[in-house]
Amino acid sequence: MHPPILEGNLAQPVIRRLNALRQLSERGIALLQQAIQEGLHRARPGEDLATEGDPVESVRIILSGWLCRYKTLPDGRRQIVNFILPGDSCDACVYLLSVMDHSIGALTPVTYADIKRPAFEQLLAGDRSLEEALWCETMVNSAIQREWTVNIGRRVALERVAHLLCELHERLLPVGMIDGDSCLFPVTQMDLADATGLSVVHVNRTLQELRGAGLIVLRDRMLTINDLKLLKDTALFSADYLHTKRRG
Amino acid sequence: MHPPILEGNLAQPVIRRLNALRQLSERGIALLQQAIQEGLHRARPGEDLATEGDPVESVRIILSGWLCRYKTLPDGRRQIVNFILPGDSCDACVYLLSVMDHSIGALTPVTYADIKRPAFEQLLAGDRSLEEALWCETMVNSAIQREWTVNIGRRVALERVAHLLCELHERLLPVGMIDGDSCLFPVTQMDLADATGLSVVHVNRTLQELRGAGLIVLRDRMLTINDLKLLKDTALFSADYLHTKRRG
DNA sequence: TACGGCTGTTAACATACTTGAACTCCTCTC
DNA sequence: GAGAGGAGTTCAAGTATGTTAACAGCCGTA
Repeated sequence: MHPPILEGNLAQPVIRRLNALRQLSERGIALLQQAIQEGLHRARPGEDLATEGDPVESVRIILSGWLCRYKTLPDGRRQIVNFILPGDSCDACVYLLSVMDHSIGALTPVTYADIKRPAFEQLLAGDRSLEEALWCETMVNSAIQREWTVNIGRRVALERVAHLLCELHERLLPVGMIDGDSCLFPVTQMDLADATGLSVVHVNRTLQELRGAGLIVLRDRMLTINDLKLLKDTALFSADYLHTKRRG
Repeated sequence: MHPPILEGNLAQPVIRRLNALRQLSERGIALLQQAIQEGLHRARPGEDLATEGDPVESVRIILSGWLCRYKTLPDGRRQIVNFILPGDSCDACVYLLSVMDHSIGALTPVTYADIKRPAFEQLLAGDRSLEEALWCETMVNSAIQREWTVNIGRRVALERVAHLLCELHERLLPVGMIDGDSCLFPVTQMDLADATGLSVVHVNRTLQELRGAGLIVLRDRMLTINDLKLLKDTALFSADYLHTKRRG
């Protein structure tokens, strides 16, 4: 079935992600790595890791790949409410709510650690810095969600798409997934539409406009940001809401 | 200045709110009441309890009055990202993020308890049920924020406004602020516009439509829902995301 | 009692965005 | 190697929503 999972530095993105929020202790890192080794899983593109209505029994930590949280209306309209990137957790504590109120779908092949509730609680109890970092991540997710509300509610299409690109860029940075000014970008225009509350056609137009202005190149699942400063300006983007300790 | 604050059943809405998420223990309720007594404050309509960029040092629990969280863009566009109702807390744990990424403004006169970080941590440590209930509330807030993203991103104006009314109704219910099928509704059409991502004029048109269909009466800060079932249908509303234990 | 400011209402007009459809280019599969 | 399906692109036409403006009612205040 699946090829064996290489164990090398699988936990690297998670550690980098959490370290950007709270300095992890040696002990915390060790505990985290151990918990991850014990619950490795994979998912394929298009597969749902969780579906609205499912009971919640475990926490998932994403080691590689992209996912999205989404909800659908009865008539099929879909809204992506967030992207989940390598190093992110699927709600450190969502199990406090016994049932999923949204679905989680894989956009690419995904490697993740599935940690059952008791093991996760032990993990939190085992190291203070780890506990704080994970709560912190949950809080940042709320902040991101608020910013999405602003983005969709009050920005016009061009600003809106630009803002999303800026956010993803900023989130990929600390986990080391930006190479120069480029990164893998496995998001279809339809996904972009569902994430920005626009139609596919209009997302296409908007991307053309960003390309035409020389701000970005987006081709073959590869995004290059030619002028980050200008892109942030057109997006009215400020990274404050990501609460990430600045590098350097 | 302010009239003295009557201490009678001030904590009542908070207790009811938290009880709807997790059954509070006797001890938890006692601790909560004590903490609230010790930090009573008031705010006036239009006043900001917190401003984007402020350091976060305490948790606030709302005893009476309505508030909203909002963010503004550099050019003045404003988006309300959530309403805060009696019994709600202002982010039990937002202090994990040292700086506010949004503002909190009072829509009406407000009574609240301001609990400093050390006192709050003691409170959480003092009772397990209380701790869980407060975390739970934080998680529900995230869920609400996700639903707002869907609402603004994928529902048309009529559905969108109807959905907001349904949510507020549903949230006011467990704290005992619905009288028959009516409630106080101290939200201007401009606030509604900023909450739904619409213009004031279009909110007005939409309200007329809801009135015309006989679904609601909204006059003099008083909202009456004539046909809740139909309102929910037109809003495509399902209360699942509020994760509230159902009465009866 | 007059005034200014806030809120709600309505109208006319402008436009950003949606819808539906057609076409291309891929890639996958049989 | 033909066919099907997913993704991107473009066009034309339609509409939901925004903008600007004017006015009315209400309230507090000078």
